[in-house]
Amino acid sequence: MSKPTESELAILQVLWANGPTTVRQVNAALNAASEKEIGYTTTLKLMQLMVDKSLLQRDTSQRTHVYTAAVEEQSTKRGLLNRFLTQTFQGSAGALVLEALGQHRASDAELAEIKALIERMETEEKQ
Amino acid sequence: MSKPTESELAILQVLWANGPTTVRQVNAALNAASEKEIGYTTTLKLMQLMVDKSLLQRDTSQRTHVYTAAVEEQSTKRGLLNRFLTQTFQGSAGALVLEALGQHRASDAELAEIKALIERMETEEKQ
DNA sequence: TATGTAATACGAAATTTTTCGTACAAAAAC
DNA sequence: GTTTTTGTACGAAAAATTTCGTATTACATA
Repeated sequence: MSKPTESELAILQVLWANGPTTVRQVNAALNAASEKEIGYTTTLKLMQLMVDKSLLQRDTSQRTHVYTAAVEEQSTKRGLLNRFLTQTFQGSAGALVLEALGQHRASDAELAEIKALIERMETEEKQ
Repeated sequence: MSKPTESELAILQVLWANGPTTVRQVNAALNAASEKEIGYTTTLKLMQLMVDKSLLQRDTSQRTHVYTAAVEEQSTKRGLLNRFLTQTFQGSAGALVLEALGQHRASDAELAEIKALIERMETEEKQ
């Protein structure tokens, strides 16, 4: 379905994290995150295109429009993950997971959750 | 360092899997994998560009050139994973792993390996 | 040897994505 | 009430990526 580009994803992340907001605020958030200054009208144009693509919705009742993510965070990320998994790890989730955990630290809570998930999967398999 | 594009990655995957080979064979492999026919000269041009970028090396001693991946499989995938992790899961390996395992089945051996890795990490942490 | 086949080189078009300038309108500040 | 600031609209340039057509050369084979 919807596969946002890199810039579009960056905008979605701001909206998912902060809820509905304005172009000005999204632009500020993007510039806070990266060293490369990105112009206001660039962000504006992108967000307008995203409305056309139905990635965002907007409220134009006020002069300053308020934008909202129109795609769900989890399903969008899941879609991107599936694509990445196919392209990069040829669909092998195990390989991806090993690589990710080997490289990056996860919280104790997450590790416990992952272990529980694995144990559940192992149990199911036996049946 | 080197961040291959989507098409470039597809070519690298063929070379990593099959070892050094010709444009003709890479093109055939790409077309075998996807429904969308991709022209021979398209693949040729891409591979020539990849040589310029040092993603590939080639042996031109014969008329039919033989290409080899010039970047290592694991480190390249790791780099792509890091970028993806940052962009999509804001660096949270735990979130990515949970999503990946929740969606996709991994082999018993991989699951065991992952569990072992987690246990090792938990032990280290206690120190 | 002549003719068809298969290979590379490479410019350039096509596509996709990102960026910005300019025009114009509304609101705020002076 | 004028000027400055702040907002949207939108065309179009710029940049990155992908695709292909054509020229040319090497090789095979009839």
